[in-house]
Amino acid sequence: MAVVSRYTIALHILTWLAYWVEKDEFFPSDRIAKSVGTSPVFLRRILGQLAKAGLVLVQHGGTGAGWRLARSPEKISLLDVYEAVVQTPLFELHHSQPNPGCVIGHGIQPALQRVYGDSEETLKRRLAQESIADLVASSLEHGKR
Amino acid sequence: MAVVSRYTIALHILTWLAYWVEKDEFFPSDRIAKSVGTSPVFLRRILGQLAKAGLVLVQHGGTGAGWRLARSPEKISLLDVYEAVVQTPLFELHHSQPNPGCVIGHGIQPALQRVYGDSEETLKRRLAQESIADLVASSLEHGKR
DNA sequence: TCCATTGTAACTACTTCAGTTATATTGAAA
DNA sequence: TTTCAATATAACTGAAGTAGTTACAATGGA
Repeated sequence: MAVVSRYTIALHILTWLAYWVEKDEFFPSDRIAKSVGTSPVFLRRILGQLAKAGLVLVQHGGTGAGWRLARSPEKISLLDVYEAVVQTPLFELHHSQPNPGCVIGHGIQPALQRVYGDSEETLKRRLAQESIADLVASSLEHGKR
Repeated sequence: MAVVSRYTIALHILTWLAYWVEKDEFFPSDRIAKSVGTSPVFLRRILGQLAKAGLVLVQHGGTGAGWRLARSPEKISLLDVYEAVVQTPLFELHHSQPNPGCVIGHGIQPALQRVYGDSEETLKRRLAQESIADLVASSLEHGKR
C-alpha cells in the first residue's frame, strides 16, 4: 500500500504557506482549501498535527485568524512533515500471529523488524535531504510551463 | 500508512520454502499456512503473484502438488518480492485535483512526483541489498533463543 | 478412476480514509 | 461589550481496501 495522501496534503499546505511567506500574515483554512481542492475541516485536522509538531502557528479568534509557518521554509524538511503526519510504521507485520512452534514462524518477526527498521530509516534520511523551500522552487518551475 | 502485510506474508512464505529447500519437494499451501498462521486461500493468492514473477514454481495436480522456490534463496532479493507483491506507488498524490489556477496547485504534483519517485527508488535500492537467504539466517538466529 | 491439491469467485467483517454537517469556542476589532 | 470571522471537534457518511471464509471447478500424478 502507500503513504497516505494526508502527507501530500500536508506538503501542499506548507508549500502554499511558504509561497506567501513574505506577506507575513495568518491565512484561514478555507483560503488554503481553494488551492488544495479539499475541505477546510480536513485541512484543519492536518494543520493541527503540523502545529503540534511546531511547523505552523495558529491564530484562533478575530479577523486576522488563520495559519502561518513557524519557521523559514528552508528549515522545514520533508522528514519533519513525515514525522508530524505519519504515525504508523512503513511496513506492517503479520495480522495474525505466526506459529511459534515453527523455527521460521518463531524467528521471522524480529528478523523482519530489523530489515524493516533499516529500510524505513533509509527512506527517512532521503526525505531529510529535501525542504519545503525546494518544493516551492520545484513547483514554480513546473507551474511556469 | 503502511506497506500491506501481504508483503510480510510473502517474505514469510519464501523464507519458509528456503528453509526446506534441501528437501527438493513441492509443499502444499496448507502446510505453509501452519507456519504463517493464516488461511491457505490467502496464501495461494500471494503465491500466485510470486509465481507470476518467477520466484516460485507450482505443481498443480496429483499427490505431490504444491509450491517450491524457482531459484536459490541467495538469488531472491527483498526487492524482487516487493515488486511481485506491491503494485501501488509508495506515496499517494491528491485524491481530489488541486486548483490548476493556483501557481502552487498547478506545479505541486510534478514537483512531488520527482521527490516521491526518488524516495521510492532509495527504498528499493535498500531492499535490493537483502536476500531471502539473509532472512533465513536472521530468523534462525532469533529463533534459537 | 481416484483424490490431494491448486485456481478462483463470491461473500463477510473490519478498518481506514476523505469528506460533510453541525455546534461550541476563540479573540481581535468596532 | 458586542460582533463575527475564524478555529476546534465530534458525529456521521460513503467508498475503498484488507484479510478471512466458503464453495466449487480444474488439474494431473498415482
